[in-house]
Amino acid sequence: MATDTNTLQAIISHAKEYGFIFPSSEIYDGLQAVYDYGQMGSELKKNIKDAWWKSMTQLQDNIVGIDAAIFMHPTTWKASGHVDNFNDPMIDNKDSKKRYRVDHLIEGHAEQLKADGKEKESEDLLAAMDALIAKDDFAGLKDLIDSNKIKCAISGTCNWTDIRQFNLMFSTEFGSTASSDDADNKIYLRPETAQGIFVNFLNVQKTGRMKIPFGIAQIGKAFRNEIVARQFIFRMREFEQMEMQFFIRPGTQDEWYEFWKAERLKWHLSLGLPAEKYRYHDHVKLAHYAKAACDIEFEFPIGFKELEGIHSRGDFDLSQHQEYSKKKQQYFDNDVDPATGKPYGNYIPYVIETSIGLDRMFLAVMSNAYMEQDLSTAEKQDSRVVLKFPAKLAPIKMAVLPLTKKDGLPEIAAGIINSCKSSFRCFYEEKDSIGKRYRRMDALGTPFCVTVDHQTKEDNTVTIRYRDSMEQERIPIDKLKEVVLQAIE
RNA sequence: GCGGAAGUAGCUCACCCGGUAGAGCGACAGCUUCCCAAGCUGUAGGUAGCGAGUUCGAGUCUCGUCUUCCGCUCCA
Repeated sequence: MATDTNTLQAIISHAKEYGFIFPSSEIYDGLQAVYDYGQMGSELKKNIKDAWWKSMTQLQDNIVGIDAAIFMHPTTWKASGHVDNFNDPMIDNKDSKKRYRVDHLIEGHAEQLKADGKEKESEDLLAAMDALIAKDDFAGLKDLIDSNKIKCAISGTCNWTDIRQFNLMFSTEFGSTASSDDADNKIYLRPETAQGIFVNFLNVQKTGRMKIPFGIAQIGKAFRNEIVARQFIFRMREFEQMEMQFFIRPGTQDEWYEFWKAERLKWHLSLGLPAEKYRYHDHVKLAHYAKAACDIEFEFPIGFKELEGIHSRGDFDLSQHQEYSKKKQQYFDNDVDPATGKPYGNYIPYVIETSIGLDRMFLAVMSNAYMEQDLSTAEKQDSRVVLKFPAKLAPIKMAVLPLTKKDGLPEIAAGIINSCKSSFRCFYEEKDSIGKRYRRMDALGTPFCVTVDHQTKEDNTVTIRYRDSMEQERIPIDKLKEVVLQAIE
């Protein structure tokens, strides 16, 4: 029996062997926690994206999409809280190997001083710390720790490393010439796509004449330095999010929060993923922007892990942007409030966010689809690896296989492909025995294999073989497109 | 970041006490094949992660370095 870890290992190997996912820059020994999607993976990923986009925009009456730039004005990240909340200086004790956030370490010591009745010293210490943190003076902070003889609670020693900063966000140079002041040119790669939606809230609302409640959806890359970058594409430095911010009237947040919680789970189940692999996980400890938050967790080979988050963000983001930009982020609501008989008037909308990691969704689909099957009979040992993707998501929808590569069979197969390839992705293969070709298609997750044989020449019928059951039936060539299209609808 | 393990062909691995690299699968080109992998022939593919040391000689021993995996730690 394979352990969970082995299963993830098997999926990683399979993903590489069949062109789904390659480690980034592999010929240079790779780049930690960065991966490339290959010829099969990019198709699967695109199909997941399309399914999400369609369900969140086209099938909704009041949600539109945008595609905001990855680069954003630096003040965006001050407003969002990313600059202050996720740039914590850290320090390690060399003896206990324990890592601390510097502010936590000093605050702990200050509390101790206070408990010992040395209130003045405690306050001085905190004031000194705040001043140094504000200046990013790490050497000064280190001196502060040393001069106060702050000890590690575990080792009891003062044997500290230098202070290092944990940078959540990647920064880069903006503009083609160096400035005399580097800070002027520093710009971040967005750590989440949500802010691209918030800063465009009024643009979309006004130009699209959107009425609350309405949503803005976006798919795009985001970048984060991870402290522990492992677990394959579950945690990557460059990743892709599919987010939707739903703008609502204050006071209605609870019902909309529940609505989107339910609605998003429905989407997952509509793709044919099993309900027992899903569960909700409500957050007890909330992030700085959240009023309520839950995760939709999926049972990956590494256990139940966050796949999607539903957050009730209140008016935090728009209020912050209003404050930092000095531009009103308000909506005028003409609807009549039954309680007062007057319009609701001007307000900053509340927001419910749904945010799913595209790469995590990819891994969820992949790990759910991956199966090693034992097909042995009394006479013969046999097995296959099959990816049971929902047909809608499969990279290749239909393979067309001439039983032999002569007698005009390849020509008939080519004709079938030509008539179908504008509707869905087809694949042609004439090499090797038919059984081998079926198994290769199983390994890629192709739901339908069509085989052209000699009978085809007589009556224009082919066999269609179903991936999951491995059963086949004979149908007319001109029914093929319909069968496949129906399955991927 | 710490501890442990491992890096040889696309993949899985072999090479016993150091003597200038091999198998299976896979790939490719043919042959065969009328429906579920492992039939036949042939071909390609490796300066053994990288660097240094010991040695007449290093995939094999030593050190360093990089990468990966496992555990711990950290984490929005």
